[in-house]
Amino acid sequence: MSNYTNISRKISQSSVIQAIVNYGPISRASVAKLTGLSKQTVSEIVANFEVKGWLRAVGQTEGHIGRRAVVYELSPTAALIASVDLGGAKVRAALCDLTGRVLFELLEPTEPKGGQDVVHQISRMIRSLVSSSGSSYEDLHTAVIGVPGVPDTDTGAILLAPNIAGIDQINLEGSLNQELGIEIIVENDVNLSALGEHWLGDQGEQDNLAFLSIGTGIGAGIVLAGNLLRGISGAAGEVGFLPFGTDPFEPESLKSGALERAAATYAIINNYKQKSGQDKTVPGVFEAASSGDEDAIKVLDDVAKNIALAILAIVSIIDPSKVVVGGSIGSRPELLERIIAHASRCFPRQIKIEKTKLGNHAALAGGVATALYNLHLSLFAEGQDIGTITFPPAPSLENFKACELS
Amino acid sequence: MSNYTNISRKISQSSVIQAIVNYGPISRASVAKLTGLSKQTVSEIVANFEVKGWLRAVGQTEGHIGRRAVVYELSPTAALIASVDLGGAKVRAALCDLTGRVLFELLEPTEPKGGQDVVHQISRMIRSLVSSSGSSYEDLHTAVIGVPGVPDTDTGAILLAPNIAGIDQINLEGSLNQELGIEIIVENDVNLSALGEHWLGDQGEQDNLAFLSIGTGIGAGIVLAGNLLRGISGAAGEVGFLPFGTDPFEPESLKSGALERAAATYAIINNYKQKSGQDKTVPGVFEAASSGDEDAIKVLDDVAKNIALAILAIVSIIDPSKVVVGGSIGSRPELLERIIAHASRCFPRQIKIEKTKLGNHAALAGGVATALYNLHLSLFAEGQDIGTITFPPAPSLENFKACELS
DNA sequence: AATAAGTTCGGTAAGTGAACGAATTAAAGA
DNA sequence: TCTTTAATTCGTTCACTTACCGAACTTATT
Repeated sequence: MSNYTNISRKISQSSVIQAIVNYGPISRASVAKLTGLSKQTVSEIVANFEVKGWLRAVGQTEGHIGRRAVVYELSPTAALIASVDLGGAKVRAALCDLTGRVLFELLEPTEPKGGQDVVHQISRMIRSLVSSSGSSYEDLHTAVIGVPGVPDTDTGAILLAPNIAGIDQINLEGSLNQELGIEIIVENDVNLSALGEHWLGDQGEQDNLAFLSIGTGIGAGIVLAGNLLRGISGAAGEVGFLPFGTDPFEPESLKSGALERAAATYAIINNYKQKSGQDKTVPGVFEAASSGDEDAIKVLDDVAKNIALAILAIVSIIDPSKVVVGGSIGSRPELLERIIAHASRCFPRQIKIEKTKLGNHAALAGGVATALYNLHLSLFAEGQDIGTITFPPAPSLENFKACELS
Repeated sequence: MSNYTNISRKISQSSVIQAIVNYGPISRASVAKLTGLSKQTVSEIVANFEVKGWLRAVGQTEGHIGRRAVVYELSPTAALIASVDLGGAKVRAALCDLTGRVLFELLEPTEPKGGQDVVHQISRMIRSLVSSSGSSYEDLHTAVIGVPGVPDTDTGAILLAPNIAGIDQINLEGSLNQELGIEIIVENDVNLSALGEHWLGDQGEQDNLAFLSIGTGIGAGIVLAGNLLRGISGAAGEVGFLPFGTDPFEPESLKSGALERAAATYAIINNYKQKSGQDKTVPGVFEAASSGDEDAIKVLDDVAKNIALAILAIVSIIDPSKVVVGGSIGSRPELLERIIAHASRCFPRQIKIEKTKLGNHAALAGGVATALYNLHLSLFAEGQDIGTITFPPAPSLENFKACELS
C-alpha cells in the first residue's frame, strides 16, 4: 500500500533477479557483490522467491578455496509465455519458458474467414501448445500477438490490415483475453521484429536499431533506448509514405504511399510487366534477374535504389546503430547487396546495413522479448517502473529457427 | 552510501519538490495528498529544504473551512543559472532564477578571433550578468552553452562549426569550467531550440516534437518522450543530408548534403543567380518575391517544396506531435505558408507545422530548461535517475522575448 | 591455517497510521 | 444580531513496521 514499504524492496528484488537472470546459476554472495546489497538482504529475497517457486537452487560451486556456495537460477518452468505471429497467410505460435527458450512451436494457415474465427484459431493453438508441453495451463502468464497492421489501443481493433478479413471489426485483445484468461499484448509485427532483432542481435552493445521490412508493404520498426518508438499516433516507422520512387504529389501516393508504390510486391510485378510485357511473380523476377534478364535487373536495381534512399532518410533522422533489412523481399541477399552499394554512394558516414538474422521468426522472437519484459516487470518489480529493467538476456539464435517450415 | 539509505528519501524529496514546483504555492497537506506521502514525511522534507534555503513559506490559505494552511514555494533566488547561445555572429547570454525567469540578458557580437577568446568572452559576459543582478557569484550553479556545431563529448571540442574560428581546437566545456568554476553543459543549438520550443510550447500535453531549423544550414532537433534524440553517433537530426532537391549521388552532396545544397542560404542565393543572373542576398530574394519577381517566387517555392519533403520524411519516420520550423529562413511566414501547402498535398494525415514561437530565443530557452532539469536532478534527487523527473513548468513566453535586439 | 559462504544480532533510517491539538468557517440557537 | 456549537482541515507527536546494513560468528572447504 504505502509508497515506502514497497519501492525499496522492489528495487532490491528487481536487481537480485536481474543479477540471477543475467549471470546464470550464481551464489547469493556473488549476487550481493554484483548488486551492492548486503548478504543478508540477498539471502532474504532469494528465500522469498524460492518459496514462491520463481528461483531454485541448482547445485554448488566446487574447486574454490572456502566453503562451497549454493547457486541459484530462475526456475524456467515457473511460468510460460506464448508468442504468436499472425500473418495474412500463416499463423505461427511458440510456447516459451521464463528464459525465452522455445518449448514448442506451431504453424498453420490463417483461418480464411478472419474475424472472430482467427481469435478461436489463436486460442486453440495456444491451448494445444500448452497441453503438448505437459504443463498446467495455470502456468501460462502472457501472450503477445504480432499483427500485420496498427492496433487501435482504444477499441482493440487492428487497422490497416487488409490481408485478414474483419480484423478491424473485432476487439482482438479483449476477445483473446476473454477466451484465454491471461494477459494479452497486441503489437505490430514489424515493431516486434525490430525488438526481436535487437534482443537477439546486439542487446547490451547498443540499445538502438531500425528494422526495415519489405514485402507486400514496407514498414519500419525503430528501437530507441531499448524501447519501441511508436510516435504520437502510433504511426512511427510508416516509411511506405516516404517520397521516393514515385511522385509523392500524385493522389495515388496519398493512398498507398509513394515508396510502397515503388518498392513493394505490387511494384515489382507491375514494373516488370511494363518493361517486358510479361507477367511474373516476385520470386520469378528475382530468378530472371539472376539468369541475366536485363529488365528484371533494372527493376530490382530501382527497388534497391529507392530502399537505399529510405535507409538514408532513416539514418539522417534517427542515427541508429544499424539498419536490419527483412521481409519476404528485403531478405533476398542479392537485393541487399545492391541496397548497400547504393547507400554507400549517398551518405558521408558508413551505414551498417544487415540482413535479418531471424528471418520469418523475428516477430515471434520480439513477442517473446516483450512478454518476458512484461512478466519480469510485473512479477519482480510489481509494476513499478524503476527505470533500470532490461530485457532478460536472449537465448541462442538457433532457438528461434528450430521450426524451419518456410 | 548504501543503496537503501538514500534512494527512498530521494524519491520522496523529488516528488515533494515536483509537487511544489508544479502546483505553485501549496500547503504541506496538499503535497501529501498529491504525492501519497504521509503528512509527517512531507513536513519533515519541507523543513529540511526550508533550512537549506531552497523552499520558503509565502503565506497562508484563507476563506476555506478549517485551519489555515501555510503555503510554500521554491525560493527563486536560491540559485542562478546561465544560458548562452553562441552563434557565428552573436553571443546571447541570459541569467535566470530557479523558476526559469530571465533576470538579465546580454547580446554581443561574437569575438572574431574565435577559440580561447570566445571562452573569455562568454565567461566575461556571465560574470557581468551576475554582478548586474546584485547576486553573489556563489549562487550561480550551471551554465548551458548552445553551439552551432556538434560537441565532441571526448575532447570537448566543437566539430562542424565553420563560423567560429578555432572552436574545434579547444576544449570548450573544460575551459569554461576552469574559468567559471561551475558546471558547464555544451549542447548543439538546434537541439536546445527543440527543447526550448517543447518546454514553452506544449509541455505537459505532448512529450514529442521536431524542430527544423533552416538558415545557413539545415538541421533538426528531435524531442521524444521529453528527451533529446541524439543517435548513436550524435548525428540524429542531420536532415541536411536527406536526398531531396539535388542528386544525392553527386559527390558534392556527400560533402554538404543534398537537401542543404537545395534549401539553405547558399542555395537560395545561387539558384536565384542562375535563374535571373542577379546577385541578391536572402532577404533580397524574399523581398523580390513579395513584389512579384517570378524568378524569386520560383526559387522560394522550390525551397518550400524540398522542406515539405523533409518534413514528410521526419513525420513518416518518427511521427511527432508537430514540426516547429525556425532559423533565419525557416521563420519567414511567406515560406511557411508554401511549406504547409506542399506538405498537405503529399501526406495522408494532417501534419501540424508551426512557426517557432520563440524566434531567436529558442536556443536560450532550451538552455534554461536543460540547466533547470539538471539542477533539479542534482539538488533534489541527488543524481539518482528516478525516471519521473520532469522539466519544471515553463514561465511565460514573453519572458524570453524581453530583449528584442535582432 | 586461510578463505569464502552464509547466518545471527543489534542498530539505523525512513515511513506509516492513529490520535490529538490548533485554527478556522458554517450553522444553529438565544 | 450575537454567541455557541459542530464540522473541517492543518499540522504535530507517538508508537510501530519495514528494510537495510555492519560486524561478529558458524560452517565448510582447499
